[in-house]
Amino acid sequence: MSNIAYFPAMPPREDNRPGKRERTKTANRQAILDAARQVFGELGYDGATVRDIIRLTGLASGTFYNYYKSKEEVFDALADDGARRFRPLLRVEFEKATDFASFLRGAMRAYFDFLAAEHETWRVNRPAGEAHPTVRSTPEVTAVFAEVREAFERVLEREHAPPVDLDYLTAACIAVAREVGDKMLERRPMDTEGATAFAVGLILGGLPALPRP
Amino acid sequence: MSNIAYFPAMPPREDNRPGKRERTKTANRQAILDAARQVFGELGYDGATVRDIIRLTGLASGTFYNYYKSKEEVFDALADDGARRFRPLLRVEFEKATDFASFLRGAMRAYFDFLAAEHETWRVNRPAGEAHPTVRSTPEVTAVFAEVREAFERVLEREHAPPVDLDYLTAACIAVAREVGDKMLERRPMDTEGATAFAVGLILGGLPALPRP
DNA sequence: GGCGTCGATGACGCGCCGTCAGGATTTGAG
DNA sequence: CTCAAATCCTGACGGCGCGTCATCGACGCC
Repeated sequence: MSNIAYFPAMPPREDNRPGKRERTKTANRQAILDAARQVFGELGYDGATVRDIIRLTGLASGTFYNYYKSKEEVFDALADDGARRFRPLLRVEFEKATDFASFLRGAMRAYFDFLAAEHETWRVNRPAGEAHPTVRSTPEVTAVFAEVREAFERVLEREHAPPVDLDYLTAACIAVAREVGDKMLERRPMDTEGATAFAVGLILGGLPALPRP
Repeated sequence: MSNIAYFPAMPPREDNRPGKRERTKTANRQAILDAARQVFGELGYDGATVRDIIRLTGLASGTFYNYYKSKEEVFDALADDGARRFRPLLRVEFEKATDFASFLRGAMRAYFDFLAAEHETWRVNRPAGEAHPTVRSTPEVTAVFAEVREAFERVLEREHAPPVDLDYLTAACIAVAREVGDKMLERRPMDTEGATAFAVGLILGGLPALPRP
């Protein structure tokens, strides 16, 4: 029943793990994020309630608010988490790329693969008619957008491409990635290859036809 | 102060206007929509409350629920309204169009002009950080999407263009229109012409480069 | 073992939600 | 004009989720 007999009092830690305070803190934070992911998955963003998340963690309601101020803040934390995991993948593609075409292809493929993988985790059971939780503009997400823009800028400049409206181009590429990615997720079998070919073809073909500012 | 003296009792209606019941009904419905537009504009979708809308109409809370079941339903009604007004414009462009290029150009221009015009009505004062109310998939909005798809299909077929993945193409075009439109709204002066040139250039240029299924 | 601090707890007050019984107004028939 | 039926407006009400805060238990440190 108890190992107190064998380890009288609390055995001293010899490793340098952080103290219990610190550990329960990260555990709680993680528990909340996990619960939130599940609740948002099952109930959708609008349908979800802070109380639903709290219930699933088993914590007291007050504890939740020690970590996040609101439902939005947890959701943003989840989005941030996704962006934070995607960012390095994007960076790798930038390093690998030799020109705009190869960067775009690599980035698109990376995004669609990422999306397909996340998809398993996320869409537990979306209620009918409810839109996806909109990706909000969290710091990390904004950073990814900015990074795409900067990568575009550098790579286009590097190959002495004629100037384009970078803001529009970035917006358009992200938009295409998002929507085509979305449609891709609905198809069986899921074809990241096909989606990549489509998106890359469209943008690469369109690039020379863009108006020059 | 009163014309009762001149029209003793209530003067009989000779026209065929609908009865008073019917009139207050449409008036109430309109009042709710107007109030909702303003409240969503000022507080954002998340921040808005059914009570806020009700307050602004001066009606009793119960009355609201005679017309709409929830905040979402009013919002959807507003979206539907927009879609319903945009649909004929789209149709006109379809009629006018001689080929895919001219249809796309016409439709894009129509959309950006529409957006710029609506913008005045909508964005009264968006709270910082809040995303646009996501355009949800109301029946009318869905119908517009379907209409775009069908127009694409017909016009491409008419000119014996090689086959493409229509779903992806439609999704991509709408995505580009949305995002570029969004960026356009943030610029001063607002340049619907430039936005149109960009979006049309991208898609028209990309079209021949698309993978053939 | 004793003490100061940190954070977990959950009851509480608040405001919004959606409902419903009652009442006011309109309608149509006589 | 009168009256009853139909309509639908009204606002008070129970319920619930929200965010707070006084309290207390557990951890870290000596």
